[in-house]
Amino acid sequence: MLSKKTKYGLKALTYLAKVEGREPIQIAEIAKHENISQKFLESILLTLRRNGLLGSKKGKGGGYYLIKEPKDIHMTTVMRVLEGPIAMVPCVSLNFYEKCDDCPDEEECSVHKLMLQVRDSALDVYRNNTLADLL
Amino acid sequence: MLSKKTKYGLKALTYLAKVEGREPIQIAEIAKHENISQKFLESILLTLRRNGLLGSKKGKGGGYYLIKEPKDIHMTTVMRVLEGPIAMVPCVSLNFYEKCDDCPDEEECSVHKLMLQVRDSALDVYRNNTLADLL
DNA sequence: TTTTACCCTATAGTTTTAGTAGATTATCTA
DNA sequence: TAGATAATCTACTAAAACTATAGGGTAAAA
Repeated sequence: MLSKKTKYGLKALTYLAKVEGREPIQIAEIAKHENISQKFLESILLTLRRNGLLGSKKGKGGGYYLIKEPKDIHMTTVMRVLEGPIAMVPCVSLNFYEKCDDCPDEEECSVHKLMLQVRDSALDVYRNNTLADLL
Repeated sequence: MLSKKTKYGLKALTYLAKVEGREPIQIAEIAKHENISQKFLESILLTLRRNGLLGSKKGKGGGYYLIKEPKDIHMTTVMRVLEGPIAMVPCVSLNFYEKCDDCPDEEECSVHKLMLQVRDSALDVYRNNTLADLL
């Protein structure tokens, strides 16, 4: 299941990408427009900013804005920042690899074998989609 | 994240598929061999049986066994039984469709657009893998 | 009467999805 | 320049849902 955090984060990014210029948009506006709890969205936008996907400006006329062009924001990045590993098991994760504590031999593991394929196919989708492709 | 339920279920199915004949194998044997909590595995095997993937026999010499050939057990079925919907959001699910309560227009939704692709790619993998392919 | 699956319940732990309260910073206005 | 206002930022809390497991008893087959 996709977490609401990721869902809302994606919607917010899309909303910002649709904005004409790159002037700051307030949290409240995004929240209202996308039917998102404002406080929840606040924390989501914060992590997007901390991970270099958004810029922010405080005070009057402040808000959040994209710091890259939509076509340069890849879904691999967005998904990893919001949802975490793309792989469904750590033992097939590229960026978050971890050995299973059960499972003596990865090569022999049927779960490993299957999830490797799933990861690759998901990765393929995320690599071929930028924010611009979702507009 | 893949739940341990699914992971253990897959491992158990694989174990049963590797067995020579189709004689019943006891829960305890599978649990021990695959490093799984026996009680947890018990409930997993039960749902697999209830969903037509396994047969069982009580009493001495009892246990669980496959009721189909591994090549006839598709990963789509296994995943749906154990993990639930293959889609990451209900609004792109084939078997568990549900409308999002936010989101006025599915066609316009960026999340929908992306997750549709992810679902299709995952489905592609699951459709092309049977239990026999994982051995 | 032993051996096994079956069934029900409880529970600790974690994750998710928020809500609350206030601090901080930038801008505008008098 | 002072203060009001508008916004992000930060930290803490909490309800709800889900996950993974344990315990104990029942039913059926040999």
